[in-house]
Amino acid sequence: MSPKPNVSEMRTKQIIEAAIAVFAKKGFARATMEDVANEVSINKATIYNYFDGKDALILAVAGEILSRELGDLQAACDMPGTATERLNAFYETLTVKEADVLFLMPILYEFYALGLRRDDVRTILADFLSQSVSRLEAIIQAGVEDGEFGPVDARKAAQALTALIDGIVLQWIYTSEKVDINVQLRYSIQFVLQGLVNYKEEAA
Amino acid sequence: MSPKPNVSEMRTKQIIEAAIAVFAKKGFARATMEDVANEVSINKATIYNYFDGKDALILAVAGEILSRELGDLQAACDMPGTATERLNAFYETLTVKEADVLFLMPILYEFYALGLRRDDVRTILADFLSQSVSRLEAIIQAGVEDGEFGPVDARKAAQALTALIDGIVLQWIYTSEKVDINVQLRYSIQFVLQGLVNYKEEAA
Amino acid sequence: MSPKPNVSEMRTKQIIEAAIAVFAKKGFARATMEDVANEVSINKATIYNYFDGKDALILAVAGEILSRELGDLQAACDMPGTATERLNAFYETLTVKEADVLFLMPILYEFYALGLRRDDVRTILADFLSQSVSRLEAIIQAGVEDGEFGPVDARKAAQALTALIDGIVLQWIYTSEKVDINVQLRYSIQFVLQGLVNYKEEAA
Amino acid sequence: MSPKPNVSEMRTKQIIEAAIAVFAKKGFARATMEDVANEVSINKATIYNYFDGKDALILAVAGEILSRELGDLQAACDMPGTATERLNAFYETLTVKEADVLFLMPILYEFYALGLRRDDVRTILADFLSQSVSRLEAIIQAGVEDGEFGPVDARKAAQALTALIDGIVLQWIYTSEKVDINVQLRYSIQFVLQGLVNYKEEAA
DNA sequence: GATGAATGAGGTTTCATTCAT
DNA sequence: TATGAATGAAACCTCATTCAT
Repeated sequence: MSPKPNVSEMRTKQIIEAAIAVFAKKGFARATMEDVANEVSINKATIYNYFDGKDALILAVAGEILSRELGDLQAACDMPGTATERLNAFYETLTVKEADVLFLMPILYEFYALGLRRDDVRTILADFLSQSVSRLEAIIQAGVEDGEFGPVDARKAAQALTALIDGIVLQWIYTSEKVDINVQLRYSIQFVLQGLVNYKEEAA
Repeated sequence: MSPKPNVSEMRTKQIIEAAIAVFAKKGFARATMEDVANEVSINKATIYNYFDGKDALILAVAGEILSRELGDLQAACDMPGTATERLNAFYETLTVKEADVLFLMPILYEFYALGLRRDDVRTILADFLSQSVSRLEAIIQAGVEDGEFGPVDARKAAQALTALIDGIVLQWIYTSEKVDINVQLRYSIQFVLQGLVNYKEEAA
Repeated sequence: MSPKPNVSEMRTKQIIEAAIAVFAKKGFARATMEDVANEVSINKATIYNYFDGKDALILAVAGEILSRELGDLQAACDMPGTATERLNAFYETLTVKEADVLFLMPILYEFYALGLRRDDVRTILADFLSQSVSRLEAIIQAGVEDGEFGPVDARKAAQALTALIDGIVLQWIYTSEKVDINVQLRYSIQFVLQGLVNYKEEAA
Repeated sequence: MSPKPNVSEMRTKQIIEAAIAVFAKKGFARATMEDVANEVSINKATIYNYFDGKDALILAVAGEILSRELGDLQAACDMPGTATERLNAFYETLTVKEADVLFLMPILYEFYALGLRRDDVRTILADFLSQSVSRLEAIIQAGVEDGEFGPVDARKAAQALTALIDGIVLQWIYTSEKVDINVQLRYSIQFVLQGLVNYKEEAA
């Protein structure tokens, strides 16, 4: 792929890490290759030994960030406990890692914008979103099978839950009323969980 | 505001319209002032008679787009009918104007990213989000007062609903499974509406 | 074509002139756009208002130089007098404009090399060479018809004469024995002219 | 010379060979040391064990190519037979090795251009041209002494012949009328040979 | 002798912005 | 108000070259 073979993996990771920091702070367009290089204390040109160019670096950053996010979700999946407990565990990681999440949001939204113009970015994002839903779906499905939830369509419910969380994060970031993210998130999700539990075939 | 006084308003609007088209297609960074000028068939330099520069133009575009979106929501608010009917009416405008929404999403996400770095953009976005919630809150509050919904916290419910819609739009854009946005949207919102109706003080 | 419309022709010519000087001195590769700009005392970026890039500039220079050379040849064609006189007139311009010719040779040879790799350059060169031959052919043909020369194949003879001149210029430039170009040129061409005059169907 | 002593000669030759291929294809400026290295499947840095740098490599390539060309000419000189036969033999090698000649022309013309700017290249080229003429001169002189040719100035005639061949090759490469090089070459040279034979003190 | 890695020094090109007309 | 022309400031990227191993 983008990182060339035969080249130190450590350096590759350093560069990606630096790029994340720089991109988050300045945005893709204003961040320069030199900014990134300075962050690692290497020469600008060295980056080109590891990535084909700025676009490739951006793509690598996208891959890294999204796989991290997925990792958090996967961790929640892998926990023991009831479906409800596992869902709660997941959104709690969000609030616990509040600083990290906030830090990455500018990049994430740029990816969302960029993905609508670059196919390579779009692919990686579509895959990420799809997998996010699948993770939640697995948990919900387990809850349905255990009788913990009503007989909901697990995939649709997972999509709704994913959407809800994404939307809440956006509000959280932009809301001036310094709402406690924890409270709002808990409230909203309970709302849906309650729907899951009480579900009685009413929805389309 | 940004547009200077005493200057043809029509020209100002033309430029904003052109900028929307160009920004949507190329993104803020890659779109050039010349691109915008060409779209209006005027000279690049002329734009500077109407806007202080690219940043000001971007801000003006943000204002325009967001006020349009709010307009749609306001229209739903102003409709006659029950709360449920009005909520349904709103999300149906989304699906009806599908093409427009899709077209503007790249810009919108860039705004979300940009707002985290530019205070003027942030202000306008925060205001937009806050007002979006308020519009929905008004409807929900009416529903609560009419006994159509349970005794929910109307603001929190509105926030949840707003978040849900934003999140679904994201999925819609990126999901490869060519889910019918209509179906998914309807399903998810029913989910919440059902929660509103059956609400019984359980949530935090 | 390359020079954009609506833009001062004088400036375009200035730039080409400057480019000729710079390219001749440094070669295409080592000459920078900034060198050219400095020669005209304008900003580097301004060149891009007149030419699409370095390649386009090189092509424009090729066109300019070759059309000048053709002009010299055409002038000889248009002279009054016998075929022999006109041929003599032509090669005398070479020696008269010795300094100019020497000055342009580095560029010309780079064109010959470049034309083997770039189709646009090749086209312009092939056309130039073909027209050079045609000009001489016209003179020779006139000489044949006037009985001044024997019944030679005018085109082939013109090709031979063109080749001879090109080759002599090369020797002239590189020969260390500071041969008088005038003498050598005269000798060689007389050699061919004599062949033209005495021609008796012997060649293949 | 350029290649450092005490170093595998085979490697040196490999590199020169690779450089010829790469330079011919891309030109001196666009060809990179890495291109050359890749062609030999060695590391870029290794080349610096054999040559002082790119300029030295170019010079070595010049030496190699020119000495090959001279070799062809020398072979014709060394043949048995009359002067005319030997001259014919020489130009026939040109047509026989058509592919090779065509392949090397881009390099050769770049040398001609480069030699006007670099003294080391100029020296090697001047020497080559001078020796080329000398080889032909020897043949012609023999022809004169044998009474095969008229009492021409052998050196001047050799210069004319050399020039003619160089010029024809140029036409050959660039001419769009897909002239058979063989025919044109034969015609032109016969033209001169005929002049040699019939020579009667008429030229300057 | 060979190479993976790094870099310094540009070079081309782009563009927001200015300004005289 | 409109614009043709110009420009300063970068940004991306390339590459010959060096050096420790």
